[in-house]
Order: sequence, then C-alpha cells, then structure tokens
Amino acid sequence: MIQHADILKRNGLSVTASRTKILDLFLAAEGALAHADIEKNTDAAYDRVTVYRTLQTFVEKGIVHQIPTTDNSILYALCKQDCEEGHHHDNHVHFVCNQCEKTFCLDDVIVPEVKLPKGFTPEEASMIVAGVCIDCK
Amino acid sequence: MIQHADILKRNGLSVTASRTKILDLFLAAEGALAHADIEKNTDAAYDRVTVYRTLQTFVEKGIVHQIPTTDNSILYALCKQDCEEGHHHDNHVHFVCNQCEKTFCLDDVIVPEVKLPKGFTPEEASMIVAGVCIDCK
DNA sequence: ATATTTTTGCAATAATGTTGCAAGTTTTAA
DNA sequence: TTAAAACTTGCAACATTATTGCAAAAATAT
Repeated sequence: MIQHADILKRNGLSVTASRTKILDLFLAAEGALAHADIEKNTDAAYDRVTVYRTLQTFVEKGIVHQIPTTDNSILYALCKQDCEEGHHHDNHVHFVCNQCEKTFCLDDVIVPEVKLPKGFTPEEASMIVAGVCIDCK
Repeated sequence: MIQHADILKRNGLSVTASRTKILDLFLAAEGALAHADIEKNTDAAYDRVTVYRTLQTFVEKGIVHQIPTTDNSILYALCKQDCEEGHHHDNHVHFVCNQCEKTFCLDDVIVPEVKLPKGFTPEEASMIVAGVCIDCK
C-alpha cells in the first residue's frame, strides 16, 4: 500500500482511491490490461470516465505504456524501465498468446534494430510476437 | 478495372461495386487505410456496415492485412506477398510517420527473428517503427 | 432467362470514448 | 490543525465506432 502511494507521489500525482486501486491491479496482473479488464476487476466501482482519465494520466507520467494491437483495443502494461514524464523507454518485445489471449511484456527481450530504406528516419520501434505462451504450452 | 475484378474472382468473391471501389482505394493508396478513411474517400456511398464487412472479408481472403496501432484504430494495407485464405505472410516492417501520420508497408524490410524466453513459442511477429518518413524529411 | 446464392442496406442495439461542470478530495501552507 | 488552493471525481450528455438480424437487391450459376 505504501509502495503504491510512493509511485504516485514520485510522479507528482495525488494519492486517490481509484489511482491506488488501478495501480494495484497492474502490479498484480500477469499480463497487460485493457480498459475493460479494469472495469471488470473493480466491479465498476469507479466511473468509466475516471478509468479513462487515470490510464491517460499513467501513460503521460510514464507509469504504464500502451501496447499496439490489431483488435481495436488499447492494452496497457506497467513500465519497468526508467520511464519518465513524456519519455518512454519501453524497448522490449510484447508477446500475445494465441490460446489464452493474454499479452505479456518480455522485459528482457530488446527490440532489434532494422535497416530502413533511404529517407526513413527511425525514432521508436515496437515489436509484437504472437504464439503460445509459457502457461499454455 | 478488369484487374480489380480478377483479384476478387481469384479469391472466390463476387464482384460488386463496393468491393471494387474499396479495392481501388487500396491500390491507389500510398499508405495504409483505416475504416474512417474509406468512408471519407467514398463519400459514404456505401453503408458503414458494408465497409466493415468488406474489410473483414478482405482480411479473411488475404487481400489486405491489419496493422497494429496504439490509438484504437485498425489500419489495413494491401498484401503484396503470397497471402492466401487464412494464411498471411506479411512479415514486413511497418512505418508510422510522426509528422504526416501516414503508415507505410516497408515490403523489403523483413521482421527480424528474436530469441524468446524458454516456454514461449513464436508463430508470427510484427514490427512497427515510428519516425519521419521519406515525404516529410 | 431464371433459380440459387451471395451481398447490401436498414434498423436496432451495443460498446467505446470524450467534454464540461459542479461537488468532493487531496494537498499545501499558514 | 485547519482553511484555502489545487486537483480529481462522477454525472450527464453526447459522439464515435462496431455488431447483428433480416428483407430487398444484386451477382453468379444453370
């Protein structure tokens, strides 16, 4: 509990019930969470608007990062690296399990560099691998 | 025009006005298209449901592929490779321009393999690089 | 040319996301 | 410790995006 508040304070955020609870969910989660997961796991105790705003704030502060998907949902996962306000450094690979549908951060697998065609300048890169996860194999 | 019909027929699809027009848009497009782009470019001549269903059909037939994003929109782009029904082989890198916001398929840049932790089995991989594109540099 | 199959558009509904504002909470600082 | 200031929440209203069933229309096959 004290730990949660610290994370919030360190990022200049007031410590509120919803933020503490949502942060709690992320710390306990095995994989990434979508907005819908959070609503479900809190029994809709918080207004959906609050959840949207909390997630947005967490992204801005570098507490969580977004994971690209092909299914019109945004996934969020805790930043384990040295992310700061406005500066994400989540250069790890994400893994989507085709069986259980969970998404994991592979924090130790770094996104490799690629050589781009002339004229294209890279700034960030992300990589998603789909397959069978360690729990479903 | 004949060419478009051929692509449809080859995939066992009836040739209809909406499918021909939407395929047309993809063939003419420089980058990837979202559902909204298609509605805009057709002056909403086709019902939005038709557009949804057409895109879904094209994905299933391997005519277009989806590109993951972090902004709750699904992007679609023509498959240039040997994609067949239910079997996509779009192993190229996608590039999102931070300035013009366009998304490109870099057909010649192959997604590199990465070594996954024990227990994770890869099946497909996708990679998105963001930066400045050739038109905006 | 017509029967069969497929696709489309409408209507209804659901899910998802956004904004302004008043009321409530948290923090600051005396 | 408490009052003022700053920030956060929830409500209401609204906007956008997506899905389903079904009858009418169009495309294909015979």
